[in-house]
Amino acid sequence: MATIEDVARFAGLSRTTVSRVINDQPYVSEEKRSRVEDAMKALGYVPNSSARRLRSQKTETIAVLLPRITNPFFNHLIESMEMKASEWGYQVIICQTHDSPQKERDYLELLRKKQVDGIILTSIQNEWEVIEGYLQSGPIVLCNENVEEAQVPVVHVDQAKAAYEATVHLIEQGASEIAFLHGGEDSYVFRHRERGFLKALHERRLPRLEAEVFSSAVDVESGRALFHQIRNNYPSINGVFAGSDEVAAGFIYEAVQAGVKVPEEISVVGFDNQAISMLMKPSITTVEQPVQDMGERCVELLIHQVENGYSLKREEHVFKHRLQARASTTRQSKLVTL
Amino acid sequence: MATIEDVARFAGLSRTTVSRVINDQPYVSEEKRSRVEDAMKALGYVPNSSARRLRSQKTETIAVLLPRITNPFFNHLIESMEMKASEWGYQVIICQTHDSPQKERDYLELLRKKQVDGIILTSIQNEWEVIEGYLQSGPIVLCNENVEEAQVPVVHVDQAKAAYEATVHLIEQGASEIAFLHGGEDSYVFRHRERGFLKALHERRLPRLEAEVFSSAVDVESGRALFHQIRNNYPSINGVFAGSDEVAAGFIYEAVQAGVKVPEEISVVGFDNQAISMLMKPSITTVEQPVQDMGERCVELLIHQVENGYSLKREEHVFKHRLQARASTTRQSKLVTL
DNA sequence: TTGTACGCGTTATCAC
DNA sequence: GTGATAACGCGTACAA
Repeated sequence: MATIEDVARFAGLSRTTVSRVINDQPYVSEEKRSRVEDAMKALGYVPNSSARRLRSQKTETIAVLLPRITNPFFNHLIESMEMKASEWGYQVIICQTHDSPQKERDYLELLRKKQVDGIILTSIQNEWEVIEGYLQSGPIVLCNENVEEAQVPVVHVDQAKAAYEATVHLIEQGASEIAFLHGGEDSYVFRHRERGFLKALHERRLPRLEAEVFSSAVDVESGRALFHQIRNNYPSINGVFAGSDEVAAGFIYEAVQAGVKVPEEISVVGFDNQAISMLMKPSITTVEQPVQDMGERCVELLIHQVENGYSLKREEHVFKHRLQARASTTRQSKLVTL
Repeated sequence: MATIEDVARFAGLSRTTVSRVINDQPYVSEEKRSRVEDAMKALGYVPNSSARRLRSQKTETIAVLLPRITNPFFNHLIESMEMKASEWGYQVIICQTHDSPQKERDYLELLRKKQVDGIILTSIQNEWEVIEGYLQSGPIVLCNENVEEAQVPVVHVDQAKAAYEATVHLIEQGASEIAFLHGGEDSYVFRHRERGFLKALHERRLPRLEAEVFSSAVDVESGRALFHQIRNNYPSINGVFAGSDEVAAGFIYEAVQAGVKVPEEISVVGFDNQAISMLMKPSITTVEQPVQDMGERCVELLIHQVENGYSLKREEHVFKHRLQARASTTRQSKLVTL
């Protein structure tokens, strides 16, 4: 591969001049400029990214940590992040943790190794203390997960409020005993949603049963399994607040299969307003988040910090969610389909 | 940030010795080794990735080009690729082309800039000639798209055979006029599937109508739109071979909505065996590809070339697909649900 | 307007 | 066993 040195020799000029042309800086005569350009073309010269990185101490690359890319919420997030990053000339490295604290730490190391300029965290597997340590190596933006003590930009919807509204909606549609399905106790999303869920129960004077909270609800399969678990062990449950549309879809699938009527016998709310929630029969009531806007904002915030420096201060960006009522909860079937 | 120089000074040794410890090479006495390790710990030293890259001329990073990450087929592919790459200590840069030839070329430039060691192409927007040029900068593996003249490893299922089988299945289930929905004429996947589709029509002595081929079928929305287009303009069509489960799902959703019976009045086959195909009512007959195996194989092939050198020779890796019959085609409703 | 010379942080080659 | 020293390819004070 041709180096800047080769180009300089070929053009009969110095490396400096070539460098000036590459980064189109002033103080190069038109004549030499085109001589350099010809030389570059002739040799098929392309600046070496590694050398540039070393020299500039910047990588123009960011890493996005997430549990798994197959989850629609996360891949929609990534789609918009990649597009926004690309606008700014940044690359995106995708880091699946599969819920492993170790993998999360491994990927955070990218920041210390200076392999990326910054990191977007969309899920958190380690104590915040641990993550905080990496902040001295570069900026971090929190997306979706809202850690109260985090001194960084935080982008999310009001999960507690969303869960509260979803639960109230279930109650208003006639549910009296409601199950709360979620992915895992150590997630901040869970903590906030649980707060809203319990607030709704409390306000409406519904009893809180320990049995009502079910974890490891992450995908269609777990949704299916949870239907049977609930039906067999807690037959009186007649409402379900699922952590995602996939879980809700799996749950409803098995309900229909078993001849249990949704929403008449059990009503279900999902989360994220993914395609599946509209396509299912019955269609699924769900909470919509402005995923695209959130993804773009995260990237903008991160790149801003990369390019203009960052300080350890909290900065909340709360986006608006919206409850989309559909057939899985609306017992009187007067419903305009979206 | 501490550099290797700092560590050396702190330990009272030379850079060389420190470097030896880092890359655990022999010829370092135990005593100095631990002195170095202590120094590294004390200073919180981490080797700088950019410097390593420049020195070693390797990045341990690969790029995966795809249309959009929100398409389930591609995000499942990426999931397995990322995991396999991670096993080998490689990072994955995600590159969405959104079907733009320009973006594709921009991302291929990563190879010339030496920002990645190799590239996996899962869709192709430029002439092969163009892409071929990048092969002198690093290895490329083709996934899903099978370009006959490509002198690189190629990983795919037999799309022609799959389309043939799907079409024959539609015919055997009673369809006599079949629409073929696809994403775009310039895709190699399309060319192969069309070949299989036409072969089936020909063998079964069905007429081929120009009107039967519909493009721009890429997602749920286009599936919905195509239902109306077909229903209004080609009411005699009673079978549909859709390019993906999302398209099939959108199509079926509108059919059910309009009171058109699936499969009695029109039968539908999807592609990829995504979750949605099982969840829909009726469930969707589809073609399953071993996505995970294919993704892993691609990464292995690419990394092998990165580490052991590559030559411009074709190498086919054909994976087995499988037709999964479900309710959207099976007119006699004797069907074991999966 | 152009060129010289140094340094970014590592690793490999050689001499000791 | 250990340590100078020279690359890797680039950008940029500084000098001219």
